Amino acid sequence: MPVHNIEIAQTLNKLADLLEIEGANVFRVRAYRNAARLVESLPRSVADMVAANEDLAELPGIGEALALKMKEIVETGHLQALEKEAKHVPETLSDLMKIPGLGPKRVHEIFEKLKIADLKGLGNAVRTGKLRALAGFAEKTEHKIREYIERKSKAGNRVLWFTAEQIVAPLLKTLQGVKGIKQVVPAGSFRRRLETVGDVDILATGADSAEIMRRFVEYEDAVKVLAHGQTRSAIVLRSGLQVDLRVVPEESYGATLHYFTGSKTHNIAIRARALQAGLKLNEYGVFRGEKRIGGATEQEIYAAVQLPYIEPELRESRGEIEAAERGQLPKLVGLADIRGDLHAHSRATDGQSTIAELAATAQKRGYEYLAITDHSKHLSMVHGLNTTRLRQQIREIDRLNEKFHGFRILKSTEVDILESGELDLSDDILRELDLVVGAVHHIFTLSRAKQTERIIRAMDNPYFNILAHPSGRLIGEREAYEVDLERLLAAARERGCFLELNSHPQRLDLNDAYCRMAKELGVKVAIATDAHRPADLELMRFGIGQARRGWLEKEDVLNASSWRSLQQLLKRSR
DNA sequence: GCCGTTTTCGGCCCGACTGTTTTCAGTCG
Repeated sequence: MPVHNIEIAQTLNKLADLLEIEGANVFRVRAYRNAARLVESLPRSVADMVAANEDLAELPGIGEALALKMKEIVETGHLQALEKEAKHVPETLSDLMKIPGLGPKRVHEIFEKLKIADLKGLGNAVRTGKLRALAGFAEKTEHKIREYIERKSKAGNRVLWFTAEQIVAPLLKTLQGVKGIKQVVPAGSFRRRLETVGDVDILATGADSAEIMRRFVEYEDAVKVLAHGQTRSAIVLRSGLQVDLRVVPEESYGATLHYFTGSKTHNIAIRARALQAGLKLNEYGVFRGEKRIGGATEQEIYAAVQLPYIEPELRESRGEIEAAERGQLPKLVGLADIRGDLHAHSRATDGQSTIAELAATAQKRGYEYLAITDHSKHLSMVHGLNTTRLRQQIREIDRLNEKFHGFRILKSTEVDILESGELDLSDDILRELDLVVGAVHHIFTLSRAKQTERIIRAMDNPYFNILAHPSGRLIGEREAYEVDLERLLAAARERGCFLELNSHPQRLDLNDAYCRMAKELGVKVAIATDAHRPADLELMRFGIGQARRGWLEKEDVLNASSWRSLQQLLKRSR
């Protein structure tokens, strides 16, 4: 089974962690991390590239040494350099590095002084007060560690939807290759596009169920077979993700798909409706008495209970059945509705490509516009733009725009919202831009009231248009900062501002509930990728998935507007 | 580790914040 890009990235990151804990050259460590990031966001599979005999060293930031290591991971599933390193410092130390506030130095200290190498041991050390005895460790650090461990245990083994997709895609492809197979489709929370997925249910129909099952349990990526039957089998993949496969007769396909897509509460409500209509609904079909009256498609299920088809993303028992009864189901936004991207970084700050490259890719996607939103000067670590450099960029964009036809690069910024709520750039320069995106990048720890005030103050600036990644969360890693999003939405409506739905799979910020609140309040949402390289423009589909869970329609999405109407919407004082 | 119109050595992003301290190391982005 080909090794997934994400596994290569994890291996390289782990090696970087261990080297860093050992105090290796920081630039060497950075080279590994850069490589990991590159691999993670690569649109192609490294395994495919190796199979095609392509030279990995031609990738930016990859030299001979890293190319060899990546090839080794692809071909053997292991990395000797990592195993060698693990002899000096235990691999599990890399888990400790993920705790906010713990870096290589402190993890090293914990290992050296307390001989602790994993999360469990660290948790014990916190409880018994051993950690506190170490110089440089006190109350706050303890608290952070406790919080992290608690969150971890609650989250269980869930992986990002994005990660699940990468892991499951080749399995689906394998199954599609089985002779006589008709349909193969993932159900469950994966189909409903939840942000994270605990396990994956796959549904298949086909002539030879035994053969489908055989291929499934013999899948190269499976490390464990939990069950192997005619209709149901279950395996655990190398990544730890559990996958269930059900093979059903074609006449039951719709009923089973509906049943296994869930959510549970949605299913219960639909079954109750069936009961009221004198029908019985189960995973095999819809029945009146003994007679099957439907179940081959999901449409038949909904038709049997006199409802229009309800999209999987809506099936959460959040009013979708009532809306369906009233004929008021949203016509969910799709990727094809998107006319442009409103958040992207160029090489001028922390992006990796030129404005022209980003723009060319955006145009190829069929977009009408792309906003270049490089960071502002306060983010000095990424060489944020000051007025002079932003003005140069404005001129560069003006020149570039002359070369594009039917496409427009928008002059913009992702300006830092300072602690006071003031923006990091003066009105004099903001005035010259097509739109202004604002974001909080530091001081996450203000009280809820103060953080909310800070952002509303930023929106008071007449040039402010879009609040980027409004909650600041990183799924599974960093909680959202304390902020009253409902008040922010109300403030945005009053001022003619908008909120972003950041499409990065680890952000998906706004979440579905606030997307829906935005819609109800009449605040349009900008679904944007925060691209740092042309390939990142593809991340749009993850934002679309989240938007659909938030009931958003084309009309609710700022960048589903043509440039002409977008221009009107962005007019506050310009 | 990578990279190169300063090209095979010697740079490589670095300032702000946090939590711990009594002046700063470590972490973050």
